[in-house]
Formats: sequence, C-alpha cells, structure tokens
Amino acid sequence: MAEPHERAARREGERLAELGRRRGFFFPSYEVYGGVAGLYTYGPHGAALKRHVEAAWRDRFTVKEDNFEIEGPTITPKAVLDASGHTDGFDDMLVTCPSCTASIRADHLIEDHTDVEDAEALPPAKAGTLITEHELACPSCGTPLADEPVESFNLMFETAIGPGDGDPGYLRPETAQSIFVEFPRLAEYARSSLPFGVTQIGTGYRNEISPRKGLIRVREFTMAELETFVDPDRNDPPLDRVADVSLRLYPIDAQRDDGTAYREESVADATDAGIIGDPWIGYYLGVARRWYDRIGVDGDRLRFRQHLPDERSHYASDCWDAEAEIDGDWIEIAGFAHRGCYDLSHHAEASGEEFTVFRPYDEPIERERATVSPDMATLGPEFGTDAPSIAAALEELAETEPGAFADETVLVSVDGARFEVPVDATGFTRETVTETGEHVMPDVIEPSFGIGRTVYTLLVHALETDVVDGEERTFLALDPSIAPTTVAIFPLMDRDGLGEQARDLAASLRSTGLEVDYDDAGNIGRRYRRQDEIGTPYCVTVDYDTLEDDTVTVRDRDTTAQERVAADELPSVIKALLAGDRSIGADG
RNA sequence: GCGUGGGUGGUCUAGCGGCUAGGACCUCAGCCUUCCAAGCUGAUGGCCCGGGUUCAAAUCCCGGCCCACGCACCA
Repeated sequence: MAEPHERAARREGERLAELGRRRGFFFPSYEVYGGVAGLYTYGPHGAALKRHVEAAWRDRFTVKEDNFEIEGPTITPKAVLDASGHTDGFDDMLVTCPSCTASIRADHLIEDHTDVEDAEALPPAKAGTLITEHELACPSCGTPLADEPVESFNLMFETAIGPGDGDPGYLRPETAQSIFVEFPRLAEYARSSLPFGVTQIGTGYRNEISPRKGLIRVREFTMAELETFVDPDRNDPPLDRVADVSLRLYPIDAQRDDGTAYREESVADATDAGIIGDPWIGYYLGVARRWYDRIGVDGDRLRFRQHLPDERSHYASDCWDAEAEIDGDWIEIAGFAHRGCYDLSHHAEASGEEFTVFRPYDEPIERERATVSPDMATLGPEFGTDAPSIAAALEELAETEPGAFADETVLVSVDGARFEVPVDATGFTRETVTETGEHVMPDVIEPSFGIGRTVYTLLVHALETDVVDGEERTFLALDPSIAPTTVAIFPLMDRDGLGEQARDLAASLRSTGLEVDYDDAGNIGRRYRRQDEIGTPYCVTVDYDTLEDDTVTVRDRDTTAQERVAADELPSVIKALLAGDRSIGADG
C-alpha cells in the first residue's frame, strides 16, 4: 500500500536518528544501563521543539476553538478501563506455530474457523482447548497447533494503587478516558450547554510488543486530544470556516481498489458528496490540514485515510487518520474518530452516574399524562399476593393505553392471568404536565494527535541539504515559530568589543521573550552551520560596521541571504519576520 | 515474541586471536582569522553487558540488552 517515494539514498529515519543524537533532539533513554526499547529522551533542542508544537496545538485546538484544557492523572483504576472496553480490547491472545514460528492471534483463528464468536473474551486456556478440539492449524504453514500454549499479552502497563497488592490500575493507554470519566463535572463547567470541547495534552502508555522506527512506535508518548461533545440532533460544526480547505483524501473505496487514487477535495465538497460521512469529522480534518500547513508538515507528504471497517476501534463508527509519509511509509500522526456515545454510555452504565446534559425545548411542551395511584387497601384484600404485580401492570397500562380506563372496570393481565379491577380503585387521573426539556447524551467527536510522531514528521520533512560554495550544507527548514531557537547572535570576532556588543544584544533580545542563542566559538561559517543543523531561522552578526553605525546583519537560514538592519530595530524586524510580514533580501 | 544482520570515543568508521585500538568529523584550550564547516599547535574521549574457550579475546562461542530489516502485533 505504501507509495514508493524516491528519497536520499540514506534513509531519512537513519539520518534523523544520527542528527537527533548528535545535536540533542532525541535519543534512546537509559543507554548507560543498556537502554530500554521504546523509550526516548528529548534533548535540549527536541524538548524545545516539542514544547513549541504543543503550544501551537494548544493555540489552535484549545484557544482558537474556544475549548478548555484539563490535566488528568495517568494512573487509571481498573474499573474505568473495564467500562471503556480497554481491559478486553488490550488483551491479545497469541499462539506461536512450533514449525514456522509465526505468531498468530488465537482469537482471530478461532473466530475464522469455528462458530465461536467474540473469542477475544475467552480466557487463554479455553482458547487453547478450542484450538485443540477443532484441530486448527497454522494459517501460514499448516502445522497443527493443538496443545500449543496460548499466551496473553496485555498491552497496558499494569500497576497496583496503594500498598501491598493494592487496587489494580493501569497507566492510561489514551488521555481520552480521563476526560470522559469527568464528564458530569466538565459539563457543569460548560454550563450544561452543548457543544463544548475539552482538550488534554499528556502522556499515554502502551506496552508495545515491538517498538520500532525511532519516535514512531514508543511505549510512552505524548498525545494531544480533543473531545468535542455535541448534541447529536442539533449541533452542526462551523463548516464554513474551513469549507475551502483542500484535503487529499484516501477513502475506503480507493483503498479497496488498491490504488493510490487520492481525491483532492475541499472540505465542503467532500462532506457534501458524503465521502466524509460526518460533518464534524470534515470540519476537524480541515482545521488539522491548516494546522499542519502552519507548523510545517509537507502537504505533498500528507494524506487523510479512512479506516477500513475491520480496523476501526471498538468505540468508533467512522474514523480517518492523518498520515505522513516517511521513508516511503505512511505513518499515522493523528486520528479523527466519531466515538458516538460509546464512552459516555458505558461509563454511565458502569458507574450509575448521569452522563447527560439537560436540553431545554424551545417551547415548554404541555402534555397530558395519564397516571394511576392504585388503592392498595382495596387491591390487597381483593387480589392477595398478586396485588403488587397488578398495580405495576396498571401503571404501565395507564401510560400505553389510557383508553382502557374509560369504563367501570379495567382489565389487566399479569403473567397470562387476567384480572378485572374497578377503575375507582386504580386512582386513575389525567393530568397536564409541563415538560421544559429532556436529557441527552452527547456524541463525541475526537481528533487525537500524536505529538511525538508530529515532531518526528516535522524533523523529517524539514531535513534538507544544499550546496553553498561547493560545501554540502545540512539544515532543518523548520517553521520559524516552532524552531527550538529563534535567533542566534554572533560577534564576527570575539575582540575589539564585538563580543560585548553581541552579548548585550542577545540579552536585550531575550528580554523581549525570544529564544536566543549566543555563540562566539570558531569561525563565523562554522557557527552558521551549527545553527542551520538545529533549524535556527535567523542568525544575527555583530561586525566592525556595528561599531561605526550600530547596524547588524540578519541571515536567513534557508537562503543564507543577509540584510543589514539597525540593531535597535532588531526586535521589530524579528517579529515581522516571524509574522511573515517581511523577508530577508539578498542585498547583504 | 520469532527470524536475519549489526553494536569500536559525542558522531561516522578502520581493525576480525597478540596493535601503546588507527582515522575523519565534532568538542575544548591557545594562535591565526573583518561573514558561510579554512589553517596551525595541543587536549579530552572508545572496543554494549555477563559468562566461556585460549598462554592471549574488540576479534571465536553462549546468554542478555539495544538497533535495523522481515513476520506477527498496533484495540
């Protein structure tokens, strides 16, 4: 399915891993103790970059969308994940073929070859028995799997809350659940009106069997999730805001045709044509596309792929992924799921709490309602032990068929036996009640972003090489707004007072809130290259002209072009550059 | 978790039974240098971990850890 992209001979992932280690973006954790697969540390530049990506996400999905952000615990009691379906969903049963060593999902094997449904819920030992009884064989080599052990892999990190054995708990596999469980309170903060959205940026944990590909598949990772709670009947997204955003879509039918036949459609067209089934999903795809553009994901290496029905999560009805191309593979960097009322209804059922909001009617509804108030002093002596059931039957009958109470007596049946009850004894009345609204359980639309994967994508897509004066130059063309360092200040020479001037300039720029690096080591070219490799967009050099007229040069990372500006105008120049209101010319 | 191939200064590597383990780049100090990885001098720093074989192990064997690729997995 992966589209072959011809890239540099050396894999981008490899080049990036090397750059990441050498320049301090990210590297394997705990290496002095041998390392642990799937755990990475962000170095100084990586941590800054990640922080900027998170800030950009917050600005876009929390602030601009007028949502609010919370921060829940990562430790989650078992009951929560039982209710959400994760305890079952995360428990995979594997059986290993003794001949070809293939790992096979035992539950899938059983479901495919027997009448057993929902084999996932079986205990592993029972699954093993079924495999033996039905004489199931390895699907790849045909070796019988009878009596092979079925092992259970729980992909959640388990822990105990409290001393001793404690209460069972897990590190959360997604941040979403810590939002859902607090819904009753969050709805209160939203003043019980839909729609509203709650965001969270935090870590999730999955005990991956086989972590791979640098930051792509790790065991602890940062995600940024937005749960939008919408009224299923009444809330439409503000689609007009993103109507003309163009999306490269890879819907189900295109995948089935096994093509790479993408459809370039505007958000408006794609939702109108039903390619994207839900307008909220369409809306967020548009918002995400704009955000990716802004932070520097290469639009030519980005697509939105619809999940095939069999890969959808247990909670999702329609789901699209944002995928970025890296080394010819398409990597999921965000998921957009319509979770319906799955989570809220499960938590409501399991906890016994209300997970609804009250939705007032436009106009209060006057409704006639028939009620009964059976006179038990009459019914008791008359019907003995059947009296309570008769009373219940009368109540139901009043609701469904009030006309039955029109005569002197009313007939009810309880467990097949018929009883005749005098209407007088039923306390039957018709009354008018005023209903001002109803309780509704919201649907949930969830855009969920992998921050680490986004950071990785930005680095890969920014990694560039050109040739300056016959020398190969590697630079990271990161968007200036997310680059770890915004400005680097150099004295051309650390003598004749240039160093002092440059240090003063760096300090004054820092005081304006910019992230500034100062470097006086080595010749000027070397310092430019250092900054190029960590993606610093602007380098400012204090030279001998500065001593004369208080001007400095500003150099652009991507073009290496320079421009001379007055030192005291530097803050506003940088600000304008960041805002895209000016660019650096070539007049040095 | 299985299979294949790998792990030598910060990075990239040479060495593949006996070497004070070599180089390049980086880094640091000094000199030089008036805008793009220049030069000179000097310095710091290494055989993934644990067993075994051998007079002798970076080198061979076994186990572990980590990495890459393939299989499986990715709710």
